[in-house]
Amino acid sequence: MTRSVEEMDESLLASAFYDGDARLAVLKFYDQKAGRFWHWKDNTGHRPYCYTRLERSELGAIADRKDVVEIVEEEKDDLLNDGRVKLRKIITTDPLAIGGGNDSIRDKIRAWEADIKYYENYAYDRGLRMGTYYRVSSGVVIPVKHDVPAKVAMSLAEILKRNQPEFAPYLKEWAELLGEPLCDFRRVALDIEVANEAGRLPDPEDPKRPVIAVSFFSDTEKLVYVLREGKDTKGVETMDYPVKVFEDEPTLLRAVMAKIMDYPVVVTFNGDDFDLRYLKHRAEAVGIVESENPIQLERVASTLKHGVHIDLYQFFRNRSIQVYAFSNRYTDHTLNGISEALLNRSKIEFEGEIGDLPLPELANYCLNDSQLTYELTTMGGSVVMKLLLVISRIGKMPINDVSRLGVSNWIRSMLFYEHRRLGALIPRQDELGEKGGASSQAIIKGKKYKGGLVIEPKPGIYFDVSVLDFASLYPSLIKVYNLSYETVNCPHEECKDNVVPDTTSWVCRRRKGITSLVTGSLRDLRVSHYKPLTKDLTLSKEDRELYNVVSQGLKVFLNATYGAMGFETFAFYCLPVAEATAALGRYAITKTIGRCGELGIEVLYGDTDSLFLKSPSADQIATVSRWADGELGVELDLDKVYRYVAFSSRKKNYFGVLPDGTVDIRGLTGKKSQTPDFLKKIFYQALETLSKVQTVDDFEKARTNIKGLLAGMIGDLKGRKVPVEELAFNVMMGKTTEKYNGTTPQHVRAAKLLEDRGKEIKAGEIIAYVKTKNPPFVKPVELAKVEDVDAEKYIEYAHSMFDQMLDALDFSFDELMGATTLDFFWSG
DNA sequence: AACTCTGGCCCGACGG
DNA sequence: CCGTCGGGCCAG
Repeated sequence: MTRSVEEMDESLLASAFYDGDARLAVLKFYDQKAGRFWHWKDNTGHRPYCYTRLERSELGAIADRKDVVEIVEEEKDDLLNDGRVKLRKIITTDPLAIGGGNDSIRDKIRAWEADIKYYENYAYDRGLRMGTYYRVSSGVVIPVKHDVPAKVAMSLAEILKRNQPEFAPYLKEWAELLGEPLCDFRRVALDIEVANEAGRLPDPEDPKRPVIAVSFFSDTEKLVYVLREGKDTKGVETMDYPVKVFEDEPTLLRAVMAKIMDYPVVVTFNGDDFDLRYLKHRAEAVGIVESENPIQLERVASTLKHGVHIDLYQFFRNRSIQVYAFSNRYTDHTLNGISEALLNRSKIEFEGEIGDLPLPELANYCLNDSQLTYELTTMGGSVVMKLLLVISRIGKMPINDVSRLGVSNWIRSMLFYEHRRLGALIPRQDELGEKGGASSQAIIKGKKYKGGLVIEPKPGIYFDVSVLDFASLYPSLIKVYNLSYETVNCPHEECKDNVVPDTTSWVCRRRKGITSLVTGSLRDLRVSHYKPLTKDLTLSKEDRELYNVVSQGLKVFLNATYGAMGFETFAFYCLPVAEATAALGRYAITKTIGRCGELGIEVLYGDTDSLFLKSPSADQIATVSRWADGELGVELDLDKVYRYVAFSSRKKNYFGVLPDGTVDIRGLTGKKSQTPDFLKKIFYQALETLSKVQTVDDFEKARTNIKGLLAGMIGDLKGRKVPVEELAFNVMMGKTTEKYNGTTPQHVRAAKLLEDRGKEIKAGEIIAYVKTKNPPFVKPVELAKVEDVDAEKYIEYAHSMFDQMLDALDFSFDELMGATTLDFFWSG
């Protein structure tokens, strides 16, 4: 099978890879059946997994193979060495041949085929031409749809004008891609129930027990399939949704497979590890043949042959999603935990074993789970699906991968795509390693380089405090100071005096770095364009929603780009770049503090990219801001003005009250998720009092109020009036119990007690425990009674918690309670 | 195999 | 009794 090179070029998707003097590209995706190459894959652009290494000596043998269509020489930019290199591109009809065909590559290719089927189904369902959706997902240039009000958001033209010409193509392409409307996905949520084997969880690798219920929930249908197993069917017909009772399991499973096939997207919670895996293996066990089964198992993921499976557990577990997209609104990574936090809804609770539930209750329980799963994807205008799509566009990665992989993989994918577009070589790890390590000493033991600067706060209460903030500081520095793996410590002699302060690294003057261009253009679009658009009330709700999701997506990429540079397994890991970024950050904030001094502005506190200034005039703020823009090249904006701020002597610990009475709390124990609800409640009541303070004189009243509050608290604790649930500390298991060696923290001790009673404790679970008077001094909340509680320990904890707050107000817990009062309580 | 970084606070375990 | 360290959570 021979094809012309022109035809090949159009369908090339893989990329360059080189190893010593044998440099070559491998490519893929000639579809034997269809007799053509897949076009859309060029557009999504990248498939890092296809790389393979071949020595020059092997080329002869390759040329003779029948799957090899042609070997061509091609020139690529070698960014690291600032030159062009020749490499060989092998065009083959069999991608497995060159990759050596190991299992993961085979799996991957199967998965890609599933992707293609999905996109085809999707387009077919909506009556789209094939190309329509490809364009959307691919990053191909599409005109921006919306007129932008110039007053609110900077127009693309304006942004272009303010940037050097190198940024123009990037800005245009991003704007066009990100302005494209977001489509919705037809999808169904699925959940299965399997009877427990005597206290043990069902094992998806060895599915001994039958699947007793499967529920489906979508915008058009909700239904449950249940297995009769000799149970009474009473009540099943009268339920307000269809419940289908099956007499035998194979028929049930076949019906499930058929239903899965009806949808291009299936959503589960933990379907990768459990639901789909169990279904697949159970179907095999009862003799359903492979061709009837749409489920495809991979090493970590479970996928669908015809479509896309999204496992929300994997998605919500992603820390970038948790922190930047959902502002840490959930911490527990269970369906119940996330649903309670985001939907304000819970799983159904029941007593005993799931297998013993009567059919109607079993159906309700099962359907509720898929309903929660479905609603997690529809809440807030389907923000989850939209985020997946936006990240997919920015990262040039299919949504099923986006939902499972971490942010460093998204960035890798995005940067690979940019390299291919430029026709540039992607550097190898060892080449990047030659850039050198860090030259600064980290403050924290065990860290690789020195990070952000935290200013010692001036303890006390200050009225009228302005907070200035560098807008997207690290991405700005990466842009302005041209930071990239190939520009930091570049090979040119004349650049070596362009040193980054506080490091031994220098930066290239000859040309713009690729990560600087990409990150820089994304930053400008977010700060000047998309962020303002989310607040523009003249736009329709849909448009604002689009811009909001785009803005969130950009934020994730921007925030993580710097961090990824210092992450060992990141494809573009380059310590000098991460270090230079942080060093320039310290330089910027230090210089700005110096400038404030010259202008007679008192700096009360600052952390990495923010400065707290004591009653500066509007003029002074404008002066500093203008100076930063001109001198440092970074935007310094007024973020907010506090009515008053209270600092203790602790860094990263303060609270402030805004003019409207809102209280901002940073770092204080009282707001931490592990703090018992009872103490949190008291803490917030105290803050409520403080939020009403308008002037210095008001503090006296606040003090009396808080005193009463704390006396009540101690009384309640001593008098055992607080239910154990409200006294529970909630701490996450970082790993499973047996992996804690050498030390056993309290939450692990509590977790072990639960394990003794046959409960399985997984990493990521939140353990709720109370502190008790007798060994082992902790009890899981389920097992604890009010009498067990060690009230003194709680008072001690409250003591330190409130001192964080009261320190700043210049009174202490002891003082407030009065030594005698406290003595009374101690002995009482 | 793991899935962005460093700085900082607090508690409790552990070892001398 | 005290210093150090592991662990967790948070700020940015």
